[in-house]
Amino acid sequence: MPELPEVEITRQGIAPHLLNQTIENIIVRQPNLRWPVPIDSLSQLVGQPIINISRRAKFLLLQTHSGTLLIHLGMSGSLRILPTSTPPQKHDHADILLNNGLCLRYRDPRRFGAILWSGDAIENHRLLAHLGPEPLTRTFHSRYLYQALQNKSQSLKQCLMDNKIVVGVGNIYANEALFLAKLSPFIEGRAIQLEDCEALTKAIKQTLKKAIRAGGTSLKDFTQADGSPGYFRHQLQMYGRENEPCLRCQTIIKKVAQANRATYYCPSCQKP
DNA sequence: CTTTGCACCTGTTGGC
DNA sequence: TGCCAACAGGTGCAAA
Repeated sequence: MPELPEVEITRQGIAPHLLNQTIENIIVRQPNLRWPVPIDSLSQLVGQPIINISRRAKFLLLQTHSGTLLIHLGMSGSLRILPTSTPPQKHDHADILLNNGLCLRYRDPRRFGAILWSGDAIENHRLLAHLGPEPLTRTFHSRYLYQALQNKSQSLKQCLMDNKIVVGVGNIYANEALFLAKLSPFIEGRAIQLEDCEALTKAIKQTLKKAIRAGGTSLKDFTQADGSPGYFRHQLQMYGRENEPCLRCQTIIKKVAQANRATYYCPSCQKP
């Protein structure tokens, strides 16, 4: 579910309610997420103020003086800010209670997400240490991408979804960005030209920024921190539009499976 | 080292 | 109406 825009929207939504608030308690109802929630480690958070709320790739990072809480939303996760008294519902697996009467509530029906703890420098955490650049920074540019794709035999779409090449681009936005850049999802990474990388980096940045501006894409599970949906779903050009006309040339959009993920493309605009 | 395909889990949808 | 297979926004990991 949540790709970079949805995680960033979540970060922006929760940050004002968390910043400089003290954690009063942590309640874990279901510790079996992707990895076991380290309940013992989390107890040291109690009494600690949250001093920063940031994002790396699709991880949300809540920083305290003694370490950092990592939260990943997996496929179906969402976070909400609620009054502490709000009764939990099914799949509400954890609460972080704050001294302002609010709680940060983690919901994740499929439980592919994670809540982890790092007591050391966060950039050294095993899940973060080998990630590629953030797509919305200057370090992600056409020459970088061109170089990163040089000996890749994988398809271009798979390369875009490879965390070591660039983070945050999931299935929806990979489809959208490739269409915007008029590139085939099926060509090998190493077959790409520098000028294609120029178009592609621009397309990725533009797509992600637009999605953030719209509050993310809500298909099923995702909601913003106040419970409202994101509206980028209405701006999707390709994703979910099998057998509908391409918005650029009216050719019928095709859907195929690529590495067990749905790929939507225009056979005319995105020729190999 | 790179690439591939699976596993993890629940809920929804569509065809019969 | 009911049942069952297919599919869904991610990604680490074992195996090839």
